[in-house]
Amino acid sequence: MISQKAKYALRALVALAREGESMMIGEIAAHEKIPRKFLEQILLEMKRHGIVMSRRGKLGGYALLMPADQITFGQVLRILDGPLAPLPCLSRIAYRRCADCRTEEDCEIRHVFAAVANSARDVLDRTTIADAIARRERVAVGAVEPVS
Amino acid sequence: MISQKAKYALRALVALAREGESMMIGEIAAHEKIPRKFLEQILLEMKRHGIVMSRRGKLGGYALLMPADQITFGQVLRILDGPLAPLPCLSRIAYRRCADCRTEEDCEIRHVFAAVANSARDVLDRTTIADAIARRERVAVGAVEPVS
DNA sequence: GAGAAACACTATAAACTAGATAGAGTAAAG
DNA sequence: CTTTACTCTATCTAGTTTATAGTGTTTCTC
Repeated sequence: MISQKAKYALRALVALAREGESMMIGEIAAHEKIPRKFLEQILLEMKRHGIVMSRRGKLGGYALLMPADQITFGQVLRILDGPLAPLPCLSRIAYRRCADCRTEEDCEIRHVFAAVANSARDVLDRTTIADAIARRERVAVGAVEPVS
Repeated sequence: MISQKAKYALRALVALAREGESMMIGEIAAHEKIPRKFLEQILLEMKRHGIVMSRRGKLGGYALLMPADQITFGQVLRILDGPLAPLPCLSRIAYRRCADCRTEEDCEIRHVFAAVANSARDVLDRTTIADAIARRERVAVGAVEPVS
């Protein structure tokens, strides 16, 4: 399960991308039904990572700093929820050996989850905010086709 | 990230499948470096779900009740970690509408994560304990091929 | 430059969850 | 009838998630 935080962030980014111009936190919060003060923290974090920019004072607000077709879901999730990988020993951004794992290469569990992690990354690192807005059906061109 | 609990469960099942016959909790715990009392709870839960069986008293222990090639990773994860789906509104076993979501069909976030969920399920519901033991490389025949 | 509007920052809180640990209870073997 | 090993329930602790509160700082307008 992804966190509320990440979900809020993605929704806020979609809103900003849709709007095309600067929006005040209050506007976004109201429109997307996000607790306002919580959204402040989230947007601040996104700002620190160069995804959005802000302007203070009257006429202030937030706007995308990166173009919507360059902000991937993976990027946002990694910022707010940490590694995408289902096991620490499979994470690219925060690798940690499993304390109790004998040998990593022989770990049966690891091999299976590596496949899961790869296919998740395949979707999340290709799909951008712009994609999410533009296409309702086909997500992440060339990526895995949903099965059942 | 999957929970320790699920990881322990999968490792224990692999151990049982490898062994082929009944094993005592203490054996499994020692061999797989799993806290013994914690493993008790896990195996008990697996027993309630008909995956393993147990025998008490001297000569007691646990053994697989289902054949190893019929126990899927998805099944185990759902028992111990709950839904595989990254959003409640995408879960098959525990669907819940997102409280703050306007219309489900138009939710941009949902569409993206549906693709992720499907590809994860595609691997996890096809890969069995037997698969994990047998093949180190090719996981879940016919499933998604790892990309990068 | 005063005042108001809006973001910036830090601290705190409430609720929940993960990961274990403890201990009394029950069944089976010999 | 004692030992061994699983069964069950309760509890604990630390950490995380999801906020909320309040003060500070920037900028616009008049």
